[in-house]
Amino acid sequence: MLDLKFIRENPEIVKQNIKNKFQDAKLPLVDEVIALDEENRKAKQQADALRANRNKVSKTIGKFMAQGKKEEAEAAKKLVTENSEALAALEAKCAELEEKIKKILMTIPNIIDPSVPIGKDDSENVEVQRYGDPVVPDFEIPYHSEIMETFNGLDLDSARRVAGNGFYYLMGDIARLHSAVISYARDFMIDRGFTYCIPPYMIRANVVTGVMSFAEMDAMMYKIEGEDLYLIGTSEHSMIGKFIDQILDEKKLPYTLTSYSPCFRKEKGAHGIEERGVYRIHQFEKQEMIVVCKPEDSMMWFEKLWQNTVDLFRSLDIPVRTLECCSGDLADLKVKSIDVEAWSPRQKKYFEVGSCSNLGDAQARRLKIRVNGADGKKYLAHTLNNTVVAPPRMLIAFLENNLNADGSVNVPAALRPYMGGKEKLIPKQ
RNA sequence: GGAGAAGUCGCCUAGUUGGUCGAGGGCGCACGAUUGGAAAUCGUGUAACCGGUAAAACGGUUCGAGAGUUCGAAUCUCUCCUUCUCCGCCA
Repeated sequence: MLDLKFIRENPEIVKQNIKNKFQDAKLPLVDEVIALDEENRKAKQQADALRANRNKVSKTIGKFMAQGKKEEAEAAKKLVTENSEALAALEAKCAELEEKIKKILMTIPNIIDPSVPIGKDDSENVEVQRYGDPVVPDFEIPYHSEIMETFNGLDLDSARRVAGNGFYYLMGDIARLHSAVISYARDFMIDRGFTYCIPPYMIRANVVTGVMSFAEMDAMMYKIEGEDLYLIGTSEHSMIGKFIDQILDEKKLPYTLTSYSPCFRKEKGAHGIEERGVYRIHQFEKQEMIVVCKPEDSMMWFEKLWQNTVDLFRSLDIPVRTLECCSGDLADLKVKSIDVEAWSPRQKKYFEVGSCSNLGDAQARRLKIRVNGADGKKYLAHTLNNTVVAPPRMLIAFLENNLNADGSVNVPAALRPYMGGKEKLIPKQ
């Protein structure tokens, strides 16, 4: 969501940005919203003048009443009543215009960072750097669900009976591995100075619309029947929502938080729950990191954030690469985004395990997250978020990269304290 | 879930027979005076948002949120949210 004033003053920048994102259908919205704003401001001025008049006359009524001058008071009352219809009409007009303006503002994409590569869709995302050798072993790597099954670690059949497609039971060593990864990731981030946080797993509609676009909301969020509550799709939602309607003290910035939560997603849309196994599912768990900072610091934090994920995966002997999201693939709220992808020796390609985003002031504007500056001026904060680790998808990368020819799985040193000291997991079948 | 009480400008608080209350006092904070410096003291200032302006002036909106009654609402009515107390239920 952009500042209306910014659009008014820089319509060409906004239009070029829309073109850069290959959303040309939205181009007319820019002039449309500027015209609506013009009209709204005029109507508002008229309404304000009428209100000013009403307030003035009302005050004289008070005085007349106090002095016992009933007739004068009655005459003044009539004066006010005459204007009330015109005022009501203007108020209705303003409300309608503002509704339209807001709808358009929610649709116009955020201005992307100049460094974002221009491209139509995810096929034009740009690899930035690889970390670790993408090794292909000389034995065949089974599909991840099959690896899990050799440990009696996955029960999709029961999950389908109980909750349907897109859910899972993790069992035994695999379930323990899942918890270990989350715990390790939590401590990893705490060691890097982040504050650990467990947030609400359900949030209200006004927070939902503050942190994501309508399109995302429809495709992702589960609503609780009969309540104004949605299951979070990621703890980012409740973590950024934590700051709703707050004026933050500049001295306390930045807020660097790492949060754990289960995540619930409808995954409605192109892909659906097509993939076998636990790659794309309705429920998973995630260790997340978020930052709320001064605008001038957000790019510095962006670089630090994705680096954390790379470091974590490297500490678990998983090769990764960073992939920069091109303009067309970037969600409307985002200024810049980088995916961290893990190497899959089975598929011989990288796949997404994390996503780091700089939202600029877009979420802050929607949620009214402001900062009280040293000079007493208030400004909008910048918000960022990034995945630390999100199992069970992450376990796919873990199992494939740490699998031995005999079917056992190495436990990297960093993870052993969380796995009862085990160096290796031995298959049951 | 039931019964009661309450939500005012960063914090505490005054204000509930509707008008001179966008709102008094205290604390805090900022600036100034005093001081060798500090404390103390005294003085001044101190909400947000929108419109407007070169900047002001000025106008509007906001006393938890929303709706209503009224010429006019912090004050009256309704709905919701939050907090506290008691009861019920429950990890």
